[in-house]
Amino acid sequence: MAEQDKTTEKKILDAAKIVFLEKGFDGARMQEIADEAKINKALLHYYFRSKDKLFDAIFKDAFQQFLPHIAEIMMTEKPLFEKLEAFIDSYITMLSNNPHLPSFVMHEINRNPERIVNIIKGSGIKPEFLEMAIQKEVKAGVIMPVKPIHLIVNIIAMCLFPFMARPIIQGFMFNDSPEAYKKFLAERKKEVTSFIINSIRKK
Amino acid sequence: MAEQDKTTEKKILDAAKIVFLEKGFDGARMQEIADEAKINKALLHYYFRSKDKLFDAIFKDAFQQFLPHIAEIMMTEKPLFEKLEAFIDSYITMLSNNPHLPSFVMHEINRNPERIVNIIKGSGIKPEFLEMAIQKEVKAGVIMPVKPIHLIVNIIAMCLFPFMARPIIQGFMFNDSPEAYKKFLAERKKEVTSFIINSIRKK
DNA sequence: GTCTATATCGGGATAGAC
DNA sequence: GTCTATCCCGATATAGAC
Repeated sequence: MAEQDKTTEKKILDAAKIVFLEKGFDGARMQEIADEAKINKALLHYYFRSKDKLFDAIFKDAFQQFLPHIAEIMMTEKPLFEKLEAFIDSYITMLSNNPHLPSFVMHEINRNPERIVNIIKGSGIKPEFLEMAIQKEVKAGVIMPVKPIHLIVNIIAMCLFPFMARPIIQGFMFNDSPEAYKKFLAERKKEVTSFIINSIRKK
Repeated sequence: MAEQDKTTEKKILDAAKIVFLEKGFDGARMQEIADEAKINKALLHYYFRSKDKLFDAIFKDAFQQFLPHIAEIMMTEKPLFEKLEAFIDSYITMLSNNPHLPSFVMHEINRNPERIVNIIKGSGIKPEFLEMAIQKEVKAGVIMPVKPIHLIVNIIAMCLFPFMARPIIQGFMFNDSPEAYKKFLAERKKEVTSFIINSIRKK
């Protein structure tokens, strides 16, 4: 859809997402969002009554996108290691297209921790489901006995962290070379997958 | 040292650290820092000419603290797996005492990526050193052939992430129970260490 | 629905007394 | 070195014309 064909509301939401994700709520300016959307400030308030309400719309959406769709992949009938590979691949791909998502969400949930409870409650995700799926594999003897919660946190952490830490990784580890960072990201799907499988595979 | 015995400068720095780490630069208010330090706003500007300069002092300090002192531990003569255990233990302990450090640093380096280059340049840390240390262990046959950079990123990621994601982990995974979250953190040193060693140990 | 102009207020920074 | 009072700008939000 061409830029000028979008509805004004859509233009605002797209612009707000760009600015909020880069600057965070406190750093974002309504003027900058208006400029990005190529409209004027007053229109922002016509469509969304306040900065808060506009932010809520963006955050809710971003958080849903950020939440790993790990459950869906776990539901498929593939063997565990293939599920794992599929999840890591799709999650890192999504983050590559939304590189600011991790640091944005992490910052905002720390700024306002209460907010997320309501959002997640509404999403219908249940943590027990995931835990049980992993426990099942342990009992079946496919993987070593691991505490599910730690395994889940480890997987998510290794996927997210490289995006949040880009300035350090690229600027410090790779002498500020964007190409080296891109190469690193490309390798990562395979590296993370095999790192995890190596760790939990039954010996 | 009792609160009232501290020099004014120290009181300001302590207060600023608390407020900046919780709210970030954009969310922090000079008034709140003054209140926290139990002095008035004008005195802040007397000691540090601007919010920017005060922030710089805090950030530089926080970032140094945040940078894993992984190199020092690698220098010791212990076997690799013991070094690994020692590092994870000391890093998670430090973060437990500074739980806001990870999300603060991550947010601020994304808000202003250029800044960190200068800070790291001045710290004298060299990434090659770490890479070589890991390569040596690979050649010596102690561990599986792994790409050093990915291993390093994985280790740091698994240490930091639980602190940044506390609202999600505690609020969602643990039904908002601080006790369950604390227990989870306590388990984590052992879990992360064995997770890594399991993955890279020569089979 | 979209614009220009303006009200209002919060917050960083400074002046000046003590 | 520490305080009170104040300046002034920038940012959210609204009024009102078209």
